[in-house]
Amino acid sequence: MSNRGKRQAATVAQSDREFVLAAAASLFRDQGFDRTTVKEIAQACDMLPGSLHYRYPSKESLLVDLMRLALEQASSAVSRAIAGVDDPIEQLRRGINAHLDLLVDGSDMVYVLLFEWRSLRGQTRKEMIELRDRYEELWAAMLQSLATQGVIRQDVDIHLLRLIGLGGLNWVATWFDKSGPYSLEDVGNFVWRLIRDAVITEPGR
Amino acid sequence: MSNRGKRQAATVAQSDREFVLAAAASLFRDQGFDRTTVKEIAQACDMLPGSLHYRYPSKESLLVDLMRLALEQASSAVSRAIAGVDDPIEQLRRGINAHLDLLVDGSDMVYVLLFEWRSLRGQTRKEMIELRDRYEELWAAMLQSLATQGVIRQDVDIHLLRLIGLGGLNWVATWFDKSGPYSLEDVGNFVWRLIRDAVITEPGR
DNA sequence: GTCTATACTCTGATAGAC
DNA sequence: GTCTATCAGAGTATAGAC
Repeated sequence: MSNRGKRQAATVAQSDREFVLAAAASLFRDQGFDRTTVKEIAQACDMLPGSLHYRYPSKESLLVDLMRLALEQASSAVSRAIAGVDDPIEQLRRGINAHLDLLVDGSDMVYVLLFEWRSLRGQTRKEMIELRDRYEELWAAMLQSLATQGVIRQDVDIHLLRLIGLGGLNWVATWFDKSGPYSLEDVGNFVWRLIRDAVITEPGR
Repeated sequence: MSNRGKRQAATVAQSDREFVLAAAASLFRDQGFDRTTVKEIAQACDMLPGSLHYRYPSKESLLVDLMRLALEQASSAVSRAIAGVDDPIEQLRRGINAHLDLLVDGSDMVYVLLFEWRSLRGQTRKEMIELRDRYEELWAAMLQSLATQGVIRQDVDIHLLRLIGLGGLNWVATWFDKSGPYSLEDVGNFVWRLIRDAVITEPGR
């Protein structure tokens, strides 16, 4: 692990963590959490199972840490995408495309966060759902802001709009095909246009 | 198994099949396919693992059969919901609510069909995706009919509309809470209104 | 068709040397 | 921190009696 250059200790540890989690995420996305063995994860990191155990006491604890990192990735990616954009409707478009890009193309971890929550049980699952909710709050805030500015029609339930909108986007990860007829941006823009045409208070566009 | 009344042989066999699959579907929905053991499935059917094996040579083959039945359930439920309805927009509303009701409340099998495809690999997964596609064709036909009748705006890609719409609906199963602020019909009607307002050629509604 | 009993495999986790 | 070696448990599937 430490043969990937020497930086400050904390940074190396951080990059090691990300390296392990990225390898695990790729496997989890491909095979699912349950059908992926700790042996495979270790192999993908050029380690042996015993060494992996030094970092994570259990397979589940690794998944939880992975999801934590995924949330950070998603939050910062969307925040970055909308930063500095004034037009609220353009902000929405960029947010949608950022979410989609990250989920389908950018980060296996975000995919795992959204699709592998069923592998956790009890308290751990609760924690993870809280993580997911925290990410969705970012969207809730964005939509709330649009509503406050009067951009979204008053009679639209922005809570449901967020749930349904993100659902439609998340599901894209189950069917999207790079070699298919649509680009990822086609899909994102379609969703954006759908929402725009349905709830925005400017029909004369 | 056969202590549930005697009807015609074929009917009994059929009802046995459905009984076993329903029990398995409930477990799969709750725990996931991988974390459910054949022992548990057998127990839920008042059998022992060996007996279950008489019906299905492997756990995977049971899942495949389950998905096959799920497709039939979904197709016939939606067909029934829209049968005899003339107004195409009302047809859409009923179809949406039927899909939602079946997925969230009605049939564990449909849930499993939609969420447990990742448990299958290789050829089996392909077959199952074909099943899912066949169900979606029902929706494709409905939307195509709306487009042909001129109810849907010409510039709307009905292929994407179907994928995004069903995605939004499917995802509901991951967050819907019976004791939450929305009824299932609230959610279905919201999606319907969203689509109606975005793509239907009668803004003066 | 269902039961009993079991074979065989794999897995997550551990212990302890280096 | 990483390695070697290994354990205890669980899981699917099978064989064969009834």
